[in-house]
Amino acid sequence: MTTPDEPEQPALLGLDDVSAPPAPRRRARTAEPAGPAAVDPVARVVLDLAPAHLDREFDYLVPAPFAADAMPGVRIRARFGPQEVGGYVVARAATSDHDGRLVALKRVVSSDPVLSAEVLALARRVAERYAGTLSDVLRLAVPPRHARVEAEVLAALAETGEPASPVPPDGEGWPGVWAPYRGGEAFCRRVLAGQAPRAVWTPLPGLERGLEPDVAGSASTPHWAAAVAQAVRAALSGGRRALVVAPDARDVDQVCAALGAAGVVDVVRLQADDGPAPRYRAFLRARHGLAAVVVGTRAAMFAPVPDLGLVVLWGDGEETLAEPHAPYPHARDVLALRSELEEAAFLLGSPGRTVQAQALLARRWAQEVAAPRDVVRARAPRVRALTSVELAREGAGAAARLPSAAWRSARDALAHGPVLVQVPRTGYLPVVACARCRTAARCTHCHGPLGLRGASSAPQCTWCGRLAGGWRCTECGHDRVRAVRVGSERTAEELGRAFPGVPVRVSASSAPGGVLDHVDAGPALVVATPGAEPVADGGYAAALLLDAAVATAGTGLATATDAAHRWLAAASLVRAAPHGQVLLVGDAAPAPTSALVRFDAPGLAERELDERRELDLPPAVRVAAVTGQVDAVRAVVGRVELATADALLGPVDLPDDGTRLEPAARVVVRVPLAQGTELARQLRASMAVRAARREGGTVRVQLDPAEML
DNA sequence: ATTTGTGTGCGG
DNA sequence: CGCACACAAATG
Repeated sequence: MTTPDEPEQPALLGLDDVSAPPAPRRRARTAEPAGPAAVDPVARVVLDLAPAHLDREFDYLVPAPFAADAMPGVRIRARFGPQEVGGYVVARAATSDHDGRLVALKRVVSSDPVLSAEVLALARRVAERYAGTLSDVLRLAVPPRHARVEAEVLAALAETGEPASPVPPDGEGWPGVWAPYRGGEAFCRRVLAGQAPRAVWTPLPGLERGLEPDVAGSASTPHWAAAVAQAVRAALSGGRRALVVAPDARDVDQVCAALGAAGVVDVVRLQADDGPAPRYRAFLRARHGLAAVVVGTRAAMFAPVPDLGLVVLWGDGEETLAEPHAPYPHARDVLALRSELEEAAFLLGSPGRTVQAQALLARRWAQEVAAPRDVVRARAPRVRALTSVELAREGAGAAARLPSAAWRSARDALAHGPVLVQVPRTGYLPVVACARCRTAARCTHCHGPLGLRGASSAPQCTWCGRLAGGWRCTECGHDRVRAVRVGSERTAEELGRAFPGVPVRVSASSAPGGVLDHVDAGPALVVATPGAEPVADGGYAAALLLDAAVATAGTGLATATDAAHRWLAAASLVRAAPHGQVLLVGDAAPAPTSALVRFDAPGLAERELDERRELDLPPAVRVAAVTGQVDAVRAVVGRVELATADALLGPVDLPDDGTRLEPAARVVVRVPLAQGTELARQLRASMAVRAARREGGTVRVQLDPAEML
């Protein structure tokens, strides 16, 4: 142990070679020969290193010129063996436990402490939970530095000074919007009082009116967004800040609009999609408390928000809330951990309900906030499921994609307003098959699936993009194709023919006009893919949910709740009964169908969670998937004590997805929930051994992987 | 990419 | 047995 207070310290610390000229008086950020700092000459740092066994703190010496800048949270660069790597100071200390000589920090990148103590603690917990490394999580949590933006924000900060607390908004508060919910007002009151209540909330369908009658478009504020805004107000009025995470930019827009309508102006939008400079600007503004509310997409889950009083997760069940980069954390888990660590209130809301959200209720971690049945019924549209049984009396037309009963409902509704048509897939005819024998049409070059881009275009490979002119079926030699999936653009074309004279709008990421966020109250057919449904002024007169069988055809565990989520999200944009009507067209699985018809996502989630318990499936158990080359996977799993014979599933060979070079296998380890933390710890340790020994191949560890849930 | 530690081979 | 060189491991 070194003791830098003693006189011969520089020599002991190994600085004898760099301690020649006196330290410059000005604050310096680049290394210049100097002695160590007089006070706390040791900087404890975390470095951006990939190998798992290097996932720990290292001590460096703080040269005197860096003494003031090398504070916890700042970015540094340091020599690590041969290379110079980036990292963060996490603490300053008088002494080090390290036996050897300490190397001096190379550089303090910026004196701005971008990594707050709270985010560091959160990142550590997330790394533990997901058997990942701290540096992987920090890469997700702290966006890349943008020097120009940093200068700009710090200059603004120097002028105004760091705000002590957020500005509480003026005007009316939350009671109106939250009054219909059991526990809704109580939740807001506790948020206001500085407590940390936790709620899983099922929003009422529909739009909020009369918030600010003079503001254009206020009749198209979704109720859920208005409710989120009021919960945020409660936090601000209580002197704390709030963080809202939503699945996509449109939802972020809607939250921001609702916040504006509620008089909350001090808002920062944080979206990785906005690009490096705006993202870093938003990040720094959040970090310095320059906004009362941070609203963003997935990347915002780690946003540093001082005095955090409320975290909101909107749209649980949307796949974009699962981080696709290692260690693959889900926003739901991250925000739940965050609310515990920072003693902030937690509000999860979604038109559907995931079994994971249901599990939060089941273990009494969160309280349910929902409206009584009669209130739901009064606000919900009338929902009918048009299955082939119900349509049997129509005879031959029953199997049609748009049965005449649906056509009649749409025609009647068009007299009163816009009609939403939800189709499960984007594009024109994403996948085609032989018209005679139904064999999937595949590319002759790479065997990728063929699709159609337009009415007159030749089939094209969706992988390599080659055109398959003169295609012939490999099985039967037939030369015609048929659609096996029908996309939004084809639907729009069909509808245009079915309803002459009615404008058809298409909202989908693949559509020429992209995703629309808003349509007016006039009659129109609005064809949209799930998640891309525009809000209609005053609500839709009707919604047709097409190809229902496709939506529930998947084999994934979440197929039923996902389908219910998509349908309920669309149905929530429709006027209340008797003016609004929703038709589910196609033979879908009964459970999600009934969840839609009864407007009861919680009931479906409850039953699904029961089933998962019976079958020992997540979230009733904790699973880890270890993927990679068979030998490497075996080695990693072999060092995990909890991976006993009956906890192990696999290895299973993974089908070649066309992107991997090596054939891969997957092992799943399944343990009781109570052992989840220990499983993650052992996997992490095994991966560290793997890294230290330089075992070959690549191995990926995922806890509760998205595709299994 | 350097440094430090360990192993091996060869000469004494 | 001791030294020099080679290779591997750690890397503050």
